[in-house]
Amino acid sequence: MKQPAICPKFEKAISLLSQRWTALVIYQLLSGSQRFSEIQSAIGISGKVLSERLKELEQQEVVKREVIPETPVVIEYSLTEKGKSMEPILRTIENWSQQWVKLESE
Amino acid sequence: MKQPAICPKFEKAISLLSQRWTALVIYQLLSGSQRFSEIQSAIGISGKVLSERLKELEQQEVVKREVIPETPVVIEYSLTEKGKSMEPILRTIENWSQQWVKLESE
DNA sequence: TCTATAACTTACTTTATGTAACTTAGTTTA
DNA sequence: TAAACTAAGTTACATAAAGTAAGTTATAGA
Repeated sequence: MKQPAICPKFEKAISLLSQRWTALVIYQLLSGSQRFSEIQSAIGISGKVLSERLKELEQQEVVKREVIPETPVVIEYSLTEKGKSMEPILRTIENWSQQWVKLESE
Repeated sequence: MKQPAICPKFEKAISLLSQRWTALVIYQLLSGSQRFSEIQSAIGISGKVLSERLKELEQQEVVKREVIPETPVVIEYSLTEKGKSMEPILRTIENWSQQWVKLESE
């Protein structure tokens, strides 16, 4: 009765994407590089968790961080190639949601 | 500086999929209807959380529950049409993971 | 010197998840 | 007939993750 184990690469992808906020952060960055505070207000995430997520995403090489020496200093976050390659995932979810998700208000 | 709000249907889809275990449960059911204990051992989720997730997924009409009066009674879970329509999402993640995810062991 | 700003960080509270033992109902087994 | 077994949960308790709001750091302008 042993079942084939779930592919570890798939599992790793799922565990990344199914952390709260991660998918929304990536989705948000699909529209171009943005600053910490922009991402924060766009998706309504707390500074604490956004900071954690961005570090993890940097470490996974999904997001890159760039310091811009303005005044006060500004930090720009953008997607790497790996990050951009996730666009089809987000678009597939987007399409599905338009077809299948019902809101309370409907 | 107001940004366009994120589409509420998309947000709802994301909040469903980014709950821990939800995507894996759906993925598991893509290979056919299964019993509580099969899902549990296949993906390594605790009975408590699996029970919570299955209730939510039933409520969202993604999963359906069927009582089979064997002995002892068996409960079969399977995907509804809405659930099956999520297959492209999982396959897109699966494909991406094969191309981009690196494991520790590599 | 005082105030302002962006990007965090910290301390503390609330919520979610994990673990393991327990429940229920019908069924064998001793 | 009573003890034991099974599937599918549920409960109580412990740990981890997320939310909130105040605080920190560095630079600069009033």
